[in-house]
Amino acid sequence: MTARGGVKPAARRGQWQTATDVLGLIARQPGITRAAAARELRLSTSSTTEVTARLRDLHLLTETPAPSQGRGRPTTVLRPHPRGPVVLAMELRQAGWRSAAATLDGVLLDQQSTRHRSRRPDAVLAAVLAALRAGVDRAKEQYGDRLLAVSLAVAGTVREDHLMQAPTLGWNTVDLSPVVAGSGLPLLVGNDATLSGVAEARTGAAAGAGTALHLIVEVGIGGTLIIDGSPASGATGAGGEYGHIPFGDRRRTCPCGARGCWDLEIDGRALAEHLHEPEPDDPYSYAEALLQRLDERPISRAVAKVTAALATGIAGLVNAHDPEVVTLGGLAVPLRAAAPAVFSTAYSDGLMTFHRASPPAVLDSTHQQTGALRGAAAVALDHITSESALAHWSDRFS
Amino acid sequence: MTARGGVKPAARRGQWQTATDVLGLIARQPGITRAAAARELRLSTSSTTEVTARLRDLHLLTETPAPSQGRGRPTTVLRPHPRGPVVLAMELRQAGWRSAAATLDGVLLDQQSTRHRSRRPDAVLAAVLAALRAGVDRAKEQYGDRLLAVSLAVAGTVREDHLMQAPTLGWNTVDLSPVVAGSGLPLLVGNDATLSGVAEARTGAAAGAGTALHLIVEVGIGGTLIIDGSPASGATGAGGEYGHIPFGDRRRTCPCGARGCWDLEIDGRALAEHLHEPEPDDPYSYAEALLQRLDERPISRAVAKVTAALATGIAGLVNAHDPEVVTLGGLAVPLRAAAPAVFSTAYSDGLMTFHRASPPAVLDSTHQQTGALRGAAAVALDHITSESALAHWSDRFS
DNA sequence: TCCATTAAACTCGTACTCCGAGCATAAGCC
DNA sequence: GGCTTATGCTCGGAGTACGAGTTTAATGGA
Repeated sequence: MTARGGVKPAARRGQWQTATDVLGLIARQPGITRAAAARELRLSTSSTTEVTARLRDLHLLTETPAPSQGRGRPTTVLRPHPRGPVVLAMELRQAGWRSAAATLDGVLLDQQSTRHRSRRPDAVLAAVLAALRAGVDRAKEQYGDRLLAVSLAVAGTVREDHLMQAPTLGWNTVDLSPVVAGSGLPLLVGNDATLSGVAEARTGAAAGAGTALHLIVEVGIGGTLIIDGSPASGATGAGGEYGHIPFGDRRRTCPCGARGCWDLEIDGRALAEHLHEPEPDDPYSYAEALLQRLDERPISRAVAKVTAALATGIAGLVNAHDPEVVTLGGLAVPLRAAAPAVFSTAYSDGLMTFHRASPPAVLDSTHQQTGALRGAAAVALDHITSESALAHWSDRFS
Repeated sequence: MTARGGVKPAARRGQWQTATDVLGLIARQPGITRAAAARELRLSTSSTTEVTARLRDLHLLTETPAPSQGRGRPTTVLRPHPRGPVVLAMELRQAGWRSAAATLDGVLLDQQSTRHRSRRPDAVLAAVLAALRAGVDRAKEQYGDRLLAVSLAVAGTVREDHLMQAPTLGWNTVDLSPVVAGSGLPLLVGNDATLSGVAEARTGAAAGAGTALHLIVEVGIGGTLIIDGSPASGATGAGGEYGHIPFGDRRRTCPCGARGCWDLEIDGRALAEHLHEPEPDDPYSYAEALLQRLDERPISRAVAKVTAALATGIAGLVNAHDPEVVTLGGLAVPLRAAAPAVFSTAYSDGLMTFHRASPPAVLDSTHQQTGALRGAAAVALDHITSESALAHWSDRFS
């Protein structure tokens, strides 16, 4: 190595570019063959030989014989190396938390899932953070120095490493960095809707789309605009709060502080209002329960109203962003399924006329529950396969 | 050169990366010195020597002595080469069209401006396209093979190389590619609001912002979300039609085909409605005229209502995208100036509470009328300084 | 069974770019 | 006129990708 003394290697430009490209391709298309990867990246066979040899020597890849596909010398499948790097993806939700390790191909290992004791997660947040930290410690024990990053998906508004909490308008911030305290690992934090959108864009229903819009209804509506596989997360990471644009009735104030939020028209709270019932404690399960009782007219009418509001808003966002495809997650899927005609009419009516000839497809998410975890893993893998991170990893072998 | 016979050189990866970076820097910071550019790009002095020599030899840059700044060997200012490449930026508006050539530093040369004879541009569109094409021919004559690309900013919805026209709901498409027919030049087409946003993000009020939101009010409202200097133009280039999201009254149908469009609440048409006047022929000049008569109470009240609708919508978009800064163009500037208190109150009230502590600054555009032209030039310069385009240019010297 | 065909991998020499180290240069400052 | 300072230039070397040519491991037909 050229680095001497305390001088850092300064990451020569473009040094690990091709390696990064190959590893990124493996995360997006697990099980891709070496020959197919070379075609995709337009690498010459000599470059392919060179880069795979290097990645093999660095314990990043292994090659296993690929099933033969006709004549010609058989190629190999590129797989993560058994002693290669690993990331830890975690997800913090209202109902509990989950975690999984992931290898360079994005495959989730050792999935674990725990429920909170309390329904009010803010009440037990300190305990949950401690539990997450214990999860990090376990993973560190299991994988040792193969573990290179921790990625956390949070159900809530996120700014940098902080969760923005609004216990009725205080908006205090909760620092999430204690999750990795002492481990020496980098922590990546993202909103769960944003990260599930990343998963859809990388390996799900929006795979291959240059611009994709992902929307997920749980309590309120969240989502993200994804451009070339990266979410538009804004200046502080709080981008994608589509629930808080004023698509709704201006007379109503949202807990977020703004008025007329779309949020208030979409979820269980909106259903309750249409049904003249009190605001539910847990709007998500409340809505889930109602969606089992669609044979009752008042319920199906309320669901239709909410579905129409959802579709109209989606159409507005399609006008604004012109995505190639829209993906739906959470309650948006059963809502649409409950009133497909209402949805498609409202969607079409909300589009600018020229979009109507070939409107962007609205697809159900393929990942659903695992989306946020997969997206968190994807972001962490991006992080550890960046050029500078690979240069750092390679120092171990010098 | 390694290319032999008809085989193309296949643009070796990373080959022109640093050259592209240097030229991009010169477009963003015209007049930057060689030493400052090297610092910015973290290039070693040897690399700097090498890359500047190469760019000089290829007629891309010249160096002129920089004014001395204290001790030390004086450096040079990097300037476009007098025989270097040039792009043609054009702008097609309701009122007329404009054009200018631009060198690698983005400086506009030979600005020309022509007014349409008719107020209804669709009536004379064929003639206008012919005039634009004549402009291309003139530029080609003047600059010869230095002219490498034509970039067209269009006041209207754009999909790929087509202008979407809605003469009362037909939405026929007008192919703009005849503008470069026969010239052999690539044509880049973009919406004017999008391109003026690019200009703000590159060299204007949003310079340096990672995520910026640009909004411009003329007839209706247009804009764009800009991430790292690139506009989120969507799948077909029609992204940024913020005027057609349903922030407004659902009972009103917009000429675009959707309902409740924000467009209808912002521009001269909205002012006319508040004043119980008939819909103006030319909402832009109508609004301009009213903004000169703010001492009349009904007018100032109408302006305040429109300003509030503008600010509320902006706040919603800030919630959604979390930009670092918002820039305003067109009538949005005098609208805000006419009722600054109304604007800031509505803006703040529309934000999610946690944004209110330090809301994104809302700034007037620095480029205003020249924004679209500058943005068009910037996009064209990106195109001709891409790695493959530089490889192609360098073939001239082999 | 053997051999032509095919697709892919490997080897070798080369081109390109960037870098570090060392040296040279042109200004200001005393 | 020398010292200081910031910058530019030269040189040798490293790293990566490529083209051309060769080798390899499969299929499929005679």
